[in-house]
Amino acid sequence: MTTVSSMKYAQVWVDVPITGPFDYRIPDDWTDPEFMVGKLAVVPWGNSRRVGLISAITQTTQFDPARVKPLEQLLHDGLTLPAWWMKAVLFASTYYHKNPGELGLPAIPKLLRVVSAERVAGSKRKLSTPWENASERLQKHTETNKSPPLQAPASIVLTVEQQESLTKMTPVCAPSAGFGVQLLHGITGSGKTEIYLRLIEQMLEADPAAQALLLLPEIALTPQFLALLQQRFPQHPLALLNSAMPDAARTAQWVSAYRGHARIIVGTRLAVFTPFASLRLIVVDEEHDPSYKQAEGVHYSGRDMAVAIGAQLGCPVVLGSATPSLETWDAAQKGRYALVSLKSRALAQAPPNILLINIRGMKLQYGLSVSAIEAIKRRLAKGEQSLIFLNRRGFAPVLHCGACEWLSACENCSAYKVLHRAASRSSGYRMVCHHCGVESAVPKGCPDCGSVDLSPVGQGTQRLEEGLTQLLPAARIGRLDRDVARKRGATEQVLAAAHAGHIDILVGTQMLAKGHNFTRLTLVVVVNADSGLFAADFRAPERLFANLLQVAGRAGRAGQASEVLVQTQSPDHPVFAALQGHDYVAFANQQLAERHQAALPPSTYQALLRGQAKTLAQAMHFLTESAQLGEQLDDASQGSVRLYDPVPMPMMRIAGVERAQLLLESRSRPALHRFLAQWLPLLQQTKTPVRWQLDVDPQEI
DNA sequence: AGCACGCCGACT
DNA sequence: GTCGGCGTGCTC
Repeated sequence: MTTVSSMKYAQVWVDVPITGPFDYRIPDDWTDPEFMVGKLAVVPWGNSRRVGLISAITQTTQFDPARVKPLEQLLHDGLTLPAWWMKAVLFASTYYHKNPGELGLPAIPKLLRVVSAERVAGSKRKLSTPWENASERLQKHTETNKSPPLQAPASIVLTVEQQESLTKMTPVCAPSAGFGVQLLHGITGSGKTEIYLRLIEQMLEADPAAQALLLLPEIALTPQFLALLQQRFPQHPLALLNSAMPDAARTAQWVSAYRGHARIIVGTRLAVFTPFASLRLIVVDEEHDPSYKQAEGVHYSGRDMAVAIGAQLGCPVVLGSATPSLETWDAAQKGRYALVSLKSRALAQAPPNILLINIRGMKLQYGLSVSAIEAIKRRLAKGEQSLIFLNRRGFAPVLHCGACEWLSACENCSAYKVLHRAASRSSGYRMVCHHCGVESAVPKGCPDCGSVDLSPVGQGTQRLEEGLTQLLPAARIGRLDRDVARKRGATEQVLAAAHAGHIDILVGTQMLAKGHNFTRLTLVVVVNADSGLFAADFRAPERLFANLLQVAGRAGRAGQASEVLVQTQSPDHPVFAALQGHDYVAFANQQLAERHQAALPPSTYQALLRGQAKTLAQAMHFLTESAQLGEQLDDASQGSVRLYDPVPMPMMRIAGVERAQLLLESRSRPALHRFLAQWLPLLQQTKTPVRWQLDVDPQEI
């Protein structure tokens, strides 16, 4: 038994945006300090207490020893975050320039991080903790699952191409293969999922302790994958991890993954930081999806962290997509990632025919061209389904005054309020801002000139739905967008109706583009493909191509000949030629060449400093000063890191907060990170009313 | 990030 | 006379 005299201090990760480490004295009567690393502990914090993670034991402290407080209590007997996990969090911490506590602690279920009043009061009453609960529940679960129902494995026959791909991937995903990244590039309907399942199956059979992680970009996609896995692997316990789960359930699933009970873990990006007992395979589906890069909180890429964790654990990583991100594609071209391609659809049918409709100067009905309407009518006559894709919810995107050109601007944001049909018939219409949520009545007259000549401009999904009802009174029309989805059970209801064939025409936003396969769907109409075509963001064409191909992929999953109609004012844009040819490779290579020429990612590496304040001037001032501080650092003055001029953000004002940004760029990732490591501490010292945060590898500029 | 302390406007 | 606005400072 070690005595304590030589081990005095514990360094603790705390979920705060302050540079640590935070040192605590280890009470004299505590034994075996070296086993404390990786344990959660209650620590005094200001005049309250928090739960932190012990990351190291030291003999000295940099802090004033007189002000160092003692650890209060160790938590959760039997829970120690493993060393590989701590290293992975530390890597993320240096890569994203955030405190390890900010990255690591949110990955631990909340229930395991609360300071319970009873425990702190030192009550001797034996209360069961969430940790004990989850562990107990797991034991029960294990017992009841001892004899799984025997079910014949699905007898899905692989296509020749699938078999070849699997043969190629299997050795790289073998238990002894170690770290390696493979890109599975497969067109929609080519059967990527079946390859994932086979790889997982092989790994779990080869190693009786192995766990496999399947990452998905969105919560909405997790239930269907979970159902599929349950059906295919009734003998393997599964775990589901996403941010929408109730705390107790998430704790139980997390503990199951930690104990090694769950063999397959399905989750969204936060699942990547789970302390798995024995992770041997990571699959990232739809790896290009922007949802992997967190929009709020700490910005990290679930996909990139999956690769980092694979490297850390020596475990194979499979990235799958029909339209890989250019970063991933570049890595595959250069041989850093192995490329495996599925070029044909598993169900022998031809890919849908993609037709462009030039709507420039064309008279439209509810945003639809005559040929689109005719195509819908033909499907209707044959009893087939159509999907009308419009990425704007509400009735009309803006209200316009014909007399003075007033537009329905939001008072809090640099955006227009959208005209919405209200939920209840009686209340008619409302004006809603999609950015700050503010609602108002529809003005009776123009607020500027008093004219009553106010009219809705443009199409939203509500108006399109109503228009189609007028045009095609016999058609059964369903709508799916965020407004519909808000009502409990409504999404499921619409989808079930569509699957059952009770809907002829489905109108919807991006929500409909992912995951759903409607067997009788033979027509997809993209109402307006142009939004984003000429956006300032250099990634706009990449996203447009991925979105359009994904939407197009909804058609023709049943074998019938099917069609995709894309309405655009710029049919000559190169993105459409590639789209028509279903030619991702040509598109990606052309985009990569452009990016390379323009010195944009993946040829260069970027970071973005965002500032928000009450006024744009404040935000700009902060960024200008920050840039000046940066210019004095070696990497900037020697030209290896470039600082652009601060600019207002594309959405300059949201909810009354004004925002600006400063872009940094370098050809060398190490130089960029060296610069950031010197620069950010300087920014922390500046006293400023501006809220700021750094985004490494920004996806939206 | 929270949370407390600390000085200046509209209310029971 | 108070409740409360958010500016400033601090957390090992």
